[in-house]
Amino acid sequence: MSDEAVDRLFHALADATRRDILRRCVRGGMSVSRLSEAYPMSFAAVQKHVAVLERAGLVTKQRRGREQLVRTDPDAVGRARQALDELETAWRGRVDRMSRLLAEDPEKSDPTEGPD
Amino acid sequence: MSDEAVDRLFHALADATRRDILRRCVRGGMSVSRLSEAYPMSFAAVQKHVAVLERAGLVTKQRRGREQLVRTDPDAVGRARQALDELETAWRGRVDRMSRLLAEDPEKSDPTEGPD
DNA sequence: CTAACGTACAACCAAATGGTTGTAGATGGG
DNA sequence: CCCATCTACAACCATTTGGTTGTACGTTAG
Repeated sequence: MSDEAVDRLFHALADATRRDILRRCVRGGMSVSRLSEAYPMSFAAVQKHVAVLERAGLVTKQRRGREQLVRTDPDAVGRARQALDELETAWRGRVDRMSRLLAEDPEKSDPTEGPD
Repeated sequence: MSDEAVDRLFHALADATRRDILRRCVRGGMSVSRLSEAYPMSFAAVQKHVAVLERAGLVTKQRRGREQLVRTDPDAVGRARQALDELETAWRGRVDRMSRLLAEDPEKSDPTEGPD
């Protein structure tokens, strides 16, 4: 997963309204206007939240007549969990050879020699 | 975990620089100025990123002389994972534990026989 | 003591975020 | 067809975010 994808994923999750939308849309069948009745904000504001979730890959939209049905992607949490796993794996794998990397300047980084 | 705590947690994770700081500080012993040498930005900017991570409970700081050593909280990822679990648990409660299972295996549409 | 280092923090700025209202385009019902 | 509904999107505004620079303060080295 790219850095930007992880950015979008965690950013989308970092808002209580959006997390609530995710919970409400697991069953699908929720139109955006129906959703917007649940929150103390305008239809357009909810539309924007849904757009953020969609760009993050957390929900999908499906047309039914003039309505747009929102559905939480069942694998959404799995992907977020994987992003956390990659974070954790990265640091565990790096731990033993970290000290050299830390001491170096990005400018004059020469992997063949280093403090030890 | 409160909504605000989850907000702070995911917001802190939604930035590539901050995720990199987490990776670099697992071993501890990194001063903020040492850290700031690794990024193309000012010391003050890195200081702010560390503050965001600290408010989210992802790192702790410890004084050593005039330095401030940053260390990633070993339980940090665990807490993020728990936040995801709570999200998912809320789904299950609302869904009556059916739709996700059905989506995976349309064949086993008998809930009395499903796993779990 | 003085100088250099590491940190803290304030002031400032551009861009993004989260909200609003208004307008316009599809779609379905009578 | 006409109208109400649902959606899309633009323009606008206040606040936050992510960066900068500058200044002040504590600590260590000489």
